Amino acid sequence: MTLDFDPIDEAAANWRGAGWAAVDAMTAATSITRAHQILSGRIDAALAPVGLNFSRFEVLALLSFTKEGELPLGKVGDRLQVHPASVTNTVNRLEADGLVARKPHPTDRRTTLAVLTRAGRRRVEQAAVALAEIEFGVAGLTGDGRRSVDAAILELRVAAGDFVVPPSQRR
Amino acid sequence: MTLDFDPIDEAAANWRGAGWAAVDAMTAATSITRAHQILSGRIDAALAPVGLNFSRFEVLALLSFTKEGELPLGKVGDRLQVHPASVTNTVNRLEADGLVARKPHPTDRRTTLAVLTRAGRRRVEQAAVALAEIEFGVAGLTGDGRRSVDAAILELRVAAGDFVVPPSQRR
DNA sequence: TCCAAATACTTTGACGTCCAAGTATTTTTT
DNA sequence: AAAAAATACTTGGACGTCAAAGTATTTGGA
Repeated sequence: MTLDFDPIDEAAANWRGAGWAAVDAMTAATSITRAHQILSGRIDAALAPVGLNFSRFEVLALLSFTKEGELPLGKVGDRLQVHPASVTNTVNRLEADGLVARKPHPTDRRTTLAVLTRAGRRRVEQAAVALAEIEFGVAGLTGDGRRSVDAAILELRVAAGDFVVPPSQRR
Repeated sequence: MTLDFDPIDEAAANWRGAGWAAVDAMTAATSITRAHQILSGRIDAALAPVGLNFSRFEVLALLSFTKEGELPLGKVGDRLQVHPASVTNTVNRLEADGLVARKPHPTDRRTTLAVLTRAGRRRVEQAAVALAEIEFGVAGLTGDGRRSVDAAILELRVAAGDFVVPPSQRR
């Protein structure tokens, strides 16, 4: 059921017709929403055969980059910008699948560490290959397109307070 | 808990360090994912006081653009690119809130029409104002940024087969 | 005409996300 | 040193999304 017109263009025309404001903001927001929908569909499809979804993959990847392959759950949430409850849920699933284990923090008993298991490390490698094969779902975006998306979204992320650019390295 | 470094840059460095492929594709995908997260948070926050979320708003807006304020559920799904089950669910909620009514199709008894109620029309106007006020969450994106995002994502959408560009109007 | 295939929607179930509240354990105040 | 506040995680509940299966109806051949 492929449309023969651009639904976002169509929406913009409708908004203008209704006299609604901020049409260009609307199209940008809708574009990003749709892009996300496309990417997440492709990514989850690529990860399914490996037995992961994107959130679980992200946690494994993050752990795999640490020296010891472990991190407090709170840090995981901070880095991946997801709600603590989602971390709990994701780690539960990874633990059930034997890809991660929970371990008490050596000095702070409030804290729980997620530790990558041997199986988890193998799995994340497979997943990285699978994702590289589909170019993370962005096949269709040229090099220029990727760079301009990155640059534009960087503005948005900074404006949203995702992180503070140290004065020394403003671009 | 604002970070003092760009988590996406950091991730890219880690990926390179691990020898994983398609790093630029990864950053583009991650940027888009994060942008979506930011937008949808802002948008849902702006719509909550109006008693809507984005999906429900989209359905109301779509109906409001039609001549009669009604559309078969299937068309709604096609236009908004969402699963039929999600349409059913969304319309259930809108119906419970009195913003939309279901009506049988005059000639095809398989089909159900969603009809905008008077309250629904009022509501969607309020929501449009609320969204314009926050610029659909893209505050932080300049005009250039918005245009380059739109253009880049257009490539992606076309490549994904969202719609077919008629030969007459290729850009 | 009749039956198989397609279409339209709903239902059920597996997941995922977030918020709010609850428990346990530090850390900070006073 | 005791009380108050902050931190870290888990639980339970409200929603949302999609896939798969089920029901009803229409369409398209044989």
